[in-house]
Amino acid sequence: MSDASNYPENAPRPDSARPDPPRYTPAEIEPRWQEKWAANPALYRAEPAGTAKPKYYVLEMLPYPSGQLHMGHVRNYSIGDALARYMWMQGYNVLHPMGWDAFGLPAENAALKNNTPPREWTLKNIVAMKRQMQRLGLAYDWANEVTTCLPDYYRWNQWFFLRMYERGLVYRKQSKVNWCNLCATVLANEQVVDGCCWRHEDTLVEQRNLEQWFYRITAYADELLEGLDKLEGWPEKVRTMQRNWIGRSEGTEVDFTLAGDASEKIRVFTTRVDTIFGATSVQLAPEHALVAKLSANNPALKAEVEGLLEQQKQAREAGDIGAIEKHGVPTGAFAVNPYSGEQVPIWVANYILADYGTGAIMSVPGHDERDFEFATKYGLEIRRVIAQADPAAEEPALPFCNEDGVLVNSGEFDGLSCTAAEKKLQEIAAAGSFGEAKVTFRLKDWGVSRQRYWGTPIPMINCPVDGLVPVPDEQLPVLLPEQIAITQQGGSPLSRVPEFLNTTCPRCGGAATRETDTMDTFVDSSWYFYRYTDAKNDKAPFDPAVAQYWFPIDQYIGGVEHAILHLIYSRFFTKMMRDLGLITNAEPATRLFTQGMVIKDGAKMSKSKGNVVSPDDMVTRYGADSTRMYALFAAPPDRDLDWQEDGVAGISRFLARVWRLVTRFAQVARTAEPGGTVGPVAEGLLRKLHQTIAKMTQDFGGRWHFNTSIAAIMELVNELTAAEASLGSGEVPASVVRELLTSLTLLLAPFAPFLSAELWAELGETSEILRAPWPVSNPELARENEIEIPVQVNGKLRSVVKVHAEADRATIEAAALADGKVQEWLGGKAPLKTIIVPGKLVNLVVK
RNA sequence: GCCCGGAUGGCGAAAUCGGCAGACGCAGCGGACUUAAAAUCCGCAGGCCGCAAGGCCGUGGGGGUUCAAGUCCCCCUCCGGGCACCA
Repeated sequence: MSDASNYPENAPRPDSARPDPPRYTPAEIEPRWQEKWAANPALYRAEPAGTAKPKYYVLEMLPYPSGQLHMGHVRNYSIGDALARYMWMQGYNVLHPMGWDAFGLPAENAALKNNTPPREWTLKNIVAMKRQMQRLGLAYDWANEVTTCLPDYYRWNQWFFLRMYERGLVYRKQSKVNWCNLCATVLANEQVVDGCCWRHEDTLVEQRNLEQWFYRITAYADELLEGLDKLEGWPEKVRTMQRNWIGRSEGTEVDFTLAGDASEKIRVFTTRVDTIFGATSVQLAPEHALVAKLSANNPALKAEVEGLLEQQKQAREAGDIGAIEKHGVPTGAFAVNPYSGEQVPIWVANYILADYGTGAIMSVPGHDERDFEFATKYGLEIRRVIAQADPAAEEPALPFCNEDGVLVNSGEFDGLSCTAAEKKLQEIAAAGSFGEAKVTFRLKDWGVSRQRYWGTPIPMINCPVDGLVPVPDEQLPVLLPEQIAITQQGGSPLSRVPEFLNTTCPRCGGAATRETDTMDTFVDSSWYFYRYTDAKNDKAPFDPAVAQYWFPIDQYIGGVEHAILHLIYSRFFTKMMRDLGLITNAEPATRLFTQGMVIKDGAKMSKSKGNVVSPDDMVTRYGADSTRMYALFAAPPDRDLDWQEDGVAGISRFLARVWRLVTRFAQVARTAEPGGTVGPVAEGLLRKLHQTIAKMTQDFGGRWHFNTSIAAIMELVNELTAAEASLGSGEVPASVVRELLTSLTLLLAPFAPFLSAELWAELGETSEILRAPWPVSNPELARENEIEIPVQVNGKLRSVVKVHAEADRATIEAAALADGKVQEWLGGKAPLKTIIVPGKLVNLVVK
């Protein structure tokens, strides 16, 4: 493991004539501790439930094992590791696990390219990345490592699938799906970004019709939405994104009937049923069932509808449906308004979506922006049916979309408020069986089928006699065959593996075939953090009692890019698992932290831009401690971080100063006798120390602005270095030197684990610093005696006076007025107004 | 279009409750040590004027509140992110 020759900047110079003074050599220190820690994995192991310590579950999002950590990972894990180490030092029973999101397409692509089986490629990458993590000194409990591509994990994906199937939370249907040609598979709605594949930003997603498996996430739509209000430990941004994604909308469904055929109903969804007397047309999505009927004997109409559909499809694929130019065609048919009996024309329009609401709307141009635009374009009637509640007010121009008006031109409903009218119209519709109040969601069920090889096989069997038959639990796991030829052919690769495909029906024993699609890999990451609590369990996904102890996660840390994908699926799984009786918590994590991106030269690091900084390279040159600490120092963790290598060098210099300081006086500290006279220098240093402890403790508990925590340690070290002469001379008693140096080392421990472990031993400590108690700030020692108070004249800083920290107003005022510079600026005049903020400032106002 | 962030020295940033703007670090400049360099240490360092003492200006722009505004209020610009015919 030791590779000192790779650290050129710190390597001893063989050509030196004089012996060099000892130096800080991470190249020597870090591998030594790595080996020590690797030999003692129990160090990072959580204690079982039942310990007297309070529990703390800190979790970082697990990586995809690409083979290389990137700086985003380093930042994410440095934050989590600092927190975990701090909580250990605060006496908590900490669970800090790590694992691998190991299924997924890159393994198949690599297999094609290098002729390496996906499993082999993936496991090799895991070994490499785990080594990188250990090199960084990340304190993970590897005893509960989770690797999602191994059967002992994915069998539980299958087990959950079967439990959900039993409860009607899994179903299969033919549906229009998002298809990425490069992935050669289906994508979930959440995986389509701007009309393109989330993995291939330049590849447009196509719409295809396929038979797919779905998870009924919509069964939890309301709970997923309501739960967000209680997730106060989650960033508001993430909660807003999820709210938008769920897209709950309260409204009314109403049946119009086809003029001339009252049995043909056209159900529309509207959030403004109060405006229904202003409906001057009904608009259908091009794929609406009635459109096919109306155009069956009308080739011209059919062709025009085809055109509209094509426009819609293109706009959707371009991800720019908002910019589509509205087009429509009249069908020639009419619909009957159930409230007024009025007949309005039925149109087909390209801006009506078949998969939202009922795929049909009533068009109210007077009170809806879009309908207004459309009606204006095609000369349809625009009618006012809502007026200002205040009769004296001037009537606003149409379209008037406020909901605080009253109904007009609406027959017997005239004069009702919008809200009252909505309620009444809903009641009438329900009583007449032609409509009802209805809640619609934007959230769709989660399509989990993937036509890929490297994923969890879906545990279903298709029997010519019995139809779809679930694989019985005792036959789990349905193993993924390992020796298969990866080709570029489309379709599910498993369908070309006869040993896998052909099986017997569990019900009738006859010949049958297996489902050959695999599961979306987001299934794997939806519940992995439960498995961490009991990763070796081969009877159940985990022991509910153990999960009960650890859950919910106290702090989850990861990138904001997972705000709606992983984080909504995880919440869904948690609710589903709760309903299975496995857990009692309704949400996976109490607190969520989303760290900013790591950028370089103002741009996201990417191979194509050639601005990628390799963590290994940084560690080789500056050491893991410097790399980690820079990741925390360069910016607050929630903001984007611009990686500047000079900054890493700066941290490295700082750590070298700490190393020199502590090693220089370690002997004094080690042999210190208690007591000694604390003079002004020692008092000053102790004050700074205890102020620093207070600040850091506050930072860990609250804002997590580790950049300022580290700056505070630097200030402390600056003061200690400036007082070096006093540390050695005995002016500062050895007992105080000891307190200063041990506390400094402890404060550094969450950020620079290698150096602090080294210095801890250097100071004669034999315990593990990870379990040493976090220092406690003594307010008596931290208090300032004398402070400087700025004095302003007319709001401008003119002088500074020194007063006792607790000086009262009168004392401060007297000191300010006695100051020579202040007197000059007052010019002999008495202040008209005197503002004194004790401990803060004085402002004297003169004319 | 709507909803969130953000804009502070040459650069990354700090100012946590309206109270000394620029802590801490990077880069830079000057000095010490050295034959020389590296490393290290000491010092300077927002802009403008000034030999200096000192003064004036300064937190994206414009207005306002206040004894006092980076911080609060109103309007605007730019950058980043999310959502967007969702009826």
